Amino acid sequence: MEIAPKYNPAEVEDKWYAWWMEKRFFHSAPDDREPYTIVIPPPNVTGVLHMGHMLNNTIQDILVRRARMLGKNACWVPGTDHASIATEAKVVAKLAQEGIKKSDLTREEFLTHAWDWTHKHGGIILEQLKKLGASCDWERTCFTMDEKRSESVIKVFCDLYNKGQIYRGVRMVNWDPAAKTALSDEEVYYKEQNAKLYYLRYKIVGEEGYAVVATTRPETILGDTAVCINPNDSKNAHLKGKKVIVPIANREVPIIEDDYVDVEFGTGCLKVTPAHDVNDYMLGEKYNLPTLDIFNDDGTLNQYGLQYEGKDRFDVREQIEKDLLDAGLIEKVEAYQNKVGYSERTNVVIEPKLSMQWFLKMEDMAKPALDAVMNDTIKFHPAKFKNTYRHWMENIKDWCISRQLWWGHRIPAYYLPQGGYVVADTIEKALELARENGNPNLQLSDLRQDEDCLDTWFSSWLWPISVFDGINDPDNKEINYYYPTNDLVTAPEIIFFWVARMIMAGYEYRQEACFSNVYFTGIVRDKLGRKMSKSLGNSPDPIELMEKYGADGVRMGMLLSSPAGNDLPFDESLCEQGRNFNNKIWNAFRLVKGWSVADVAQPESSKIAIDWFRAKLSKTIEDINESFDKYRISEALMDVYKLFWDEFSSWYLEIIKPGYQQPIDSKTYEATLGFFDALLRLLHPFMPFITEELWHALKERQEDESIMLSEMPQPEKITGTIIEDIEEIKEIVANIRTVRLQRNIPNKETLTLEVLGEYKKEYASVVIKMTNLSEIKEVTVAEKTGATVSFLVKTTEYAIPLENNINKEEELVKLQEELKYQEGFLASVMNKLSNESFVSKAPAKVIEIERKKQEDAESKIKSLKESIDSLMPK
RNA sequence: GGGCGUUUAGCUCAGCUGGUUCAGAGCAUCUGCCUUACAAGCAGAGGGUCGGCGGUUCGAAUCCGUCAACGCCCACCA
Repeated sequence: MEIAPKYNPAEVEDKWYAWWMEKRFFHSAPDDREPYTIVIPPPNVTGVLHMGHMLNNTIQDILVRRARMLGKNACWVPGTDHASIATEAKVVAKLAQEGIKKSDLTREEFLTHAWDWTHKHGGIILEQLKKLGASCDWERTCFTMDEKRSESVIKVFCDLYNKGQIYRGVRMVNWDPAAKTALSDEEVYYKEQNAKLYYLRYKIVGEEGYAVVATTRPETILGDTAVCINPNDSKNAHLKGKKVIVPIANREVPIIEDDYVDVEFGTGCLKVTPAHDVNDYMLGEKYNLPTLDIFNDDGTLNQYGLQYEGKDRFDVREQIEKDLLDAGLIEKVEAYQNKVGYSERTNVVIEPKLSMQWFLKMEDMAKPALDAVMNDTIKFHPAKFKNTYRHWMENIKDWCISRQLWWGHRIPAYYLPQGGYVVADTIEKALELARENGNPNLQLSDLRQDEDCLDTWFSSWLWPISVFDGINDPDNKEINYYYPTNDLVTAPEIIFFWVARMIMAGYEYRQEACFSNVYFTGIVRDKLGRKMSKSLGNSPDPIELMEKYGADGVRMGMLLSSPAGNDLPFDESLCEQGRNFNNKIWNAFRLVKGWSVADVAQPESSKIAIDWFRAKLSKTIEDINESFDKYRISEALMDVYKLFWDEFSSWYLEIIKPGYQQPIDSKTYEATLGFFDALLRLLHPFMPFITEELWHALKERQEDESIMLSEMPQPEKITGTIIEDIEEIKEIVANIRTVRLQRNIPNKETLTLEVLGEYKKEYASVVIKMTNLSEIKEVTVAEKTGATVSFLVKTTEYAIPLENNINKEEELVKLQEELKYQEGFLASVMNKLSNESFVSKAPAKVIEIERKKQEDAESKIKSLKESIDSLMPK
């Protein structure tokens, strides 16, 4: 059989994925097995695959594939998120390119465009996930705005409203005057600015003099409804109980007192504009101040702007500065640096604006959700995120769930012509409700549905339940079987938005945790430590990467340096390492499959190698299992990587490898195939494609047999000390190789090894094979050949006679250096042992160890001295 | 400004409840090799006062204090 010397992923990946799909191996249905469930963090429906998805979904796939091989009924539910803000922004931008303004469209027209867009671009990302090898149950693909999910959202809204958990309230939002919409906090970025701080004079009513306030926004004085001082501020004490006159507006406003005011800032006198500043709004609430909104939606001034009505806020700022100056009402103007919020979408300055919003009470829901994480019912990996979580949950504020958008679940609240509203999941039910509540003559057309839609997270928080239709049909077979899910893999950035809220929903609607473990991935960064982003253009295209290195190679690259929760400085060279590993596996396979098998005697060294590798394999499986238990997935990969590359390829295969064109004995061959099979199965969750390919090439398989359905190898009980013994043998081999390298002795030339002292002669055949020795001689000091290079392993001295190739002086110097080191080491051990307090206070075990060190050092020193003597000129 | 976290080899990181798994791994580097599975490779080697200082202890990378640098989250001071 001719096998290419390099692995070509392109040839095998699509083939196997198609085969897995065809055989429906990813599909799960409830049965008697233990379920293992993961719901995908739904990517934005119109998104494209980026490196963060790669990392996240690689990890999920590893967990799912492993669970499947451990005999569980593994179910990974895929889907997408309607991502109201992001998608709506994209649709608006696309329409703008076509010369269509959103404001010219009706809601229905706009939604038609949005659905078109969704159907065109939606699902691209899911197709991309298939390239990665994601073993999702595609028959279960969900969308947060599909019928069942939408129904669930509306049902939950009504339920919570009826429970009194949802209410309407006024809230200060980030208003984008260019887009004429509210923005979430996440869509606002802050920029340092060189601004001015204006000191303005407010005439005190009924007496001479002024109260001087400092402000960066003089145009907002038109909305002032109070001036506030700190009650403990002696320098402003004379203002207590007075009134002042707002310049230009010529309105009287009270002086109020609150310790919110910083005595040290400016004059210690704060103008209060409840409609245009968050903190002022709080003061307004507290002291029952009127609110005067002076702006139109586009950032120009309204009728409260008096003579400035219709002008832009920034023009007014300049004009008002002049006018105040003319009126002698500016005390001074200072240069001032502050941070100003800008819209991420339109890059205009955000205007804080009051508006009516819907809120969900958080207090009752937060309690069980906090406890679940604190008592490890839900475990966070890494656990450090428990702190962050607790801090947020303990200071949680009510959740503003309304958004001024069209793309999303429209709020099922219906306003009545005479004021008031009713909440119901359909307009018909709303009408019924309204009629019952004293409006018997209302018609459908009288009801006006709320224009806003719900925050995207208000649908995603139900995801682990809604994908199994557990909201609409809470006792169905699927939800009862698959819920609670097992693991969630997500980014720490959305711990509040999503994770915390899913936990709350889980307790609210299923009375139990929605998952047992949360694995937080890091942020994928570039080599310079910058977050990967489209705007920086520093994110490689995952599809291109997979074409270049193979999906298995990229999967491995993603994992290589990403312990849970740590950021991942991504570098293409990691994928290269992954690809190289694929190639290594490929070539090991080439070697093994290239052997001809014959009925020849099994060499002693092969017998040893098999015993040893069996033990080593078991030991490593234990390590891997332990790593997985702790969700240290990259560590598990590193374990299996080293097992394959170092232990299996460099040691095991080298020991059993027959001479050139020699056949291998069947016993060894069979054992080797068995090991290879086990290694492939261990590797499968990490590299699904190459392992399936080689697993089939390794031997005849049944028609429907797949490595993804095979059993994960489990450790056997290890007895004896063969692992440690072979470590010692490896050290001897390495030493001999070093001697060859340093003395330029070709491998073909055989050497003799002399041993002084104890050595494990049962493994001699391995040493001979690996270093091409002609013999190993046990000798006494007297018998030792004069001209040798020697080295120590443990307490035993090994010597290689090299008549001509020896420099006695050099050898002497080397030995003397070693002797010096050993004597120093012994001295430090003795020092410890002669310390009264150490001997009396340290545990017996520790003292025992020190004694052993002493013994070993003494023995080494003795043998070193003998060697030195033998080299000394007589 | 409030809270949390990090600092160990050139890079990315392991090192649990203080003591042989204690100074480790992978990559990178250096040296020698196209040795018939693999140069996308083989063999070997070098490299760290465990951020600084102080303390507790027989014993500290590990515990405590303090300083420094960096990072994250939250709030956004007129």
